[in-house]
Amino acid sequence: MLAIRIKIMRRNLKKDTIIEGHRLTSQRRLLLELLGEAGGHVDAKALYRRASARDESISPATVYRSLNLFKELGLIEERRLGRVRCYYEMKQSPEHQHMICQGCGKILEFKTPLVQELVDAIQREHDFKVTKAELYLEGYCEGCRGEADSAGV
Amino acid sequence: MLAIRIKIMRRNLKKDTIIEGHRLTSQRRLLLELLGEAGGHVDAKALYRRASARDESISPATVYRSLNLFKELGLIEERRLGRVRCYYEMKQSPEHQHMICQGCGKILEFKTPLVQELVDAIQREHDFKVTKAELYLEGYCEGCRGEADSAGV
DNA sequence: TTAAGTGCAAAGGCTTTGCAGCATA
DNA sequence: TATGCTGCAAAGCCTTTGCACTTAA
Repeated sequence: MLAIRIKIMRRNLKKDTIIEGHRLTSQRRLLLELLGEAGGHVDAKALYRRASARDESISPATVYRSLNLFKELGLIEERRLGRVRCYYEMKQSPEHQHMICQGCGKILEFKTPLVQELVDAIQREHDFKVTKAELYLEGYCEGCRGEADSAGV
Repeated sequence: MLAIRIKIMRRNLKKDTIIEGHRLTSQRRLLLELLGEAGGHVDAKALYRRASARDESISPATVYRSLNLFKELGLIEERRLGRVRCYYEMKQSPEHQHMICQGCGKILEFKTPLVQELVDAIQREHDFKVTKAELYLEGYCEGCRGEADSAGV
């Protein structure tokens, strides 16, 4: 393809603060903003699409590189839910777990002290120091239960 | 590449039993055997390597197709542990969970009635019918704890 | 000036698919 | 014979990497 490519390098970095020694570029700020808005459960692809909507010139490479950086810095959490995809979410509410509805694909969050209890028990029983606990439930939500029952799943 | 390709089609199927309407070929039998021997925690790549060791001619496509078939038939369980990889294991011990040591990468299995308790509680509290519960812990095992402590993780 | 960050394109993995040939029922 | 299964090769995704250029410190 021999097309004339016009590169628009726009980086209106108003206050170019720094994240722990790394530069906060406009792309990174945008991505963090989107991650915040999304409130969790965005995968890299979706994030790239949303970012493109606001900044045409952003590239997938930047999205992936940024996600890896944010992970390293502990700003976001990488979750592997359901099928193959990775989801990312801002680290804010540290103690919630996930349920996925097999009917509608909805992701529900919930909290329960039982997970901590469970972790404590495991640590006592096995000599294992737990640094991360993830509980993942699959099933059918209120709306989809009828479906599942009638389908005989 | 213009090479003369010699295909060795060997299918010494002694008793060619059938799995729910599907043929039990030598390849499938080999894969099931390997899955059984592995006792869980094999990914497709590892399975392919091991299968190749016993049957040079087996192809990755067959491994993937077989894994999908076994999944459909409910013979194996697909698990997404730690990073990106999928692990497969025979369905035998239905109620165990996984811990991964961040130090040595070892995968530990454990059982606890607390998971069931937790599922029951969730089902009561939220109107959600749980069909699958997976608990995934990360941390450091006995041997790697010192490491982690001194590294200040 | 130097190091970091970016976009682009290409390369890398892993997985799926199309196809023709073989095998089992 | 008809259907299913296989190997091979190619294609498809998603993700990473190399490169040259830009930007901020």
